[in-house]
Amino acid sequence: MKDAKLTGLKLTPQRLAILEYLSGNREHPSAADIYAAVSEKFPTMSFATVYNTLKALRDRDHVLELAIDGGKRRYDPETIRHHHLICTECRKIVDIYVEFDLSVPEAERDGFDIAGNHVDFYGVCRNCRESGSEQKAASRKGRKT
Amino acid sequence: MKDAKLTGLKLTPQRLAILEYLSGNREHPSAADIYAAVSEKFPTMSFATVYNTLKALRDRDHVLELAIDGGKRRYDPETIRHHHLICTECRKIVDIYVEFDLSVPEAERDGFDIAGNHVDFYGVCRNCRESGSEQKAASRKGRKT
DNA sequence: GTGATTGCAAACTGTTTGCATTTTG
DNA sequence: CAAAATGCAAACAGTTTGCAATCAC
Repeated sequence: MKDAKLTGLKLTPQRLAILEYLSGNREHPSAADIYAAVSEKFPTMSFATVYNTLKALRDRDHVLELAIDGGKRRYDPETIRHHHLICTECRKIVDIYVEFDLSVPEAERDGFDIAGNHVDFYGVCRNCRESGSEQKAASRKGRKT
Repeated sequence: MKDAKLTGLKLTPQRLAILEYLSGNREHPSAADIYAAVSEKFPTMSFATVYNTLKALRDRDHVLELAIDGGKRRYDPETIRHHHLICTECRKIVDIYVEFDLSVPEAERDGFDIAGNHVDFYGVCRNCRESGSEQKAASRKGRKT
């Protein structure tokens, strides 16, 4: 995260704690993850503050809001271009920095003004592959996203 | 959808109505959309039945569960490989059938056993571009996913 | 000082579950 | 007839909102 874009953000201790937690964090945490971590330093922290801060950061392009995990949103402080490897067992998300040529022929654009793209790769991470993941695999059968 | 994979599914009138609604549907409806549409024919339809049916269809690879729209899941009866164009204003999702070469170098796989991938293209659809989308654009600022 | 932010609780949206009843194969 | 599905309500999970008190700039 570059501090350059933090204009207009009032840097309260709570926000600084959230920023510190996110800085360099490659776990793509959910709002609940962030709340849990930051609550240790701020026992009075509320979800409202977490969501409020995440929205402010998102609006300043300081975090990306990922819609990858079904029910909940996850947040990514890495804003330079990258793609994701997603484990279909444990939902772990790993960043990859491979570049692809993803041009869409005019004829296929359906009138869209395309601004960007993102690739999700689905698979099973080493951890889930090596440890017993059979049960989980059964319960998640068919869930690809 | 190919009927071939519908093995073991008890075809109740409710399920047939859901299947009929989904067949050829390119709107990527949410469970609520499906419920609303099918309720017209089945006033007693319940959400439990919609979710139950969607899970059964998903487990048989008859629909894809899309985690594209933040809070809610959307369903895609098109199971042959394709990618999506997503309008960041109205969340409309359009299918595209372009094929890409998306191989990930071994060194970047982080131990993952990669099974598939999917590309999301973000942009603004013609409708949102031509009609006043300024207000919506402001309220959604920064939301890319 | 003033407008933005916090924290709390309540409200909401979307999804899941338990269970008695009904239905399909 | 047995196993599975339905419908309803209640329970859940995640997110948002209203508002008085507080705080950063």
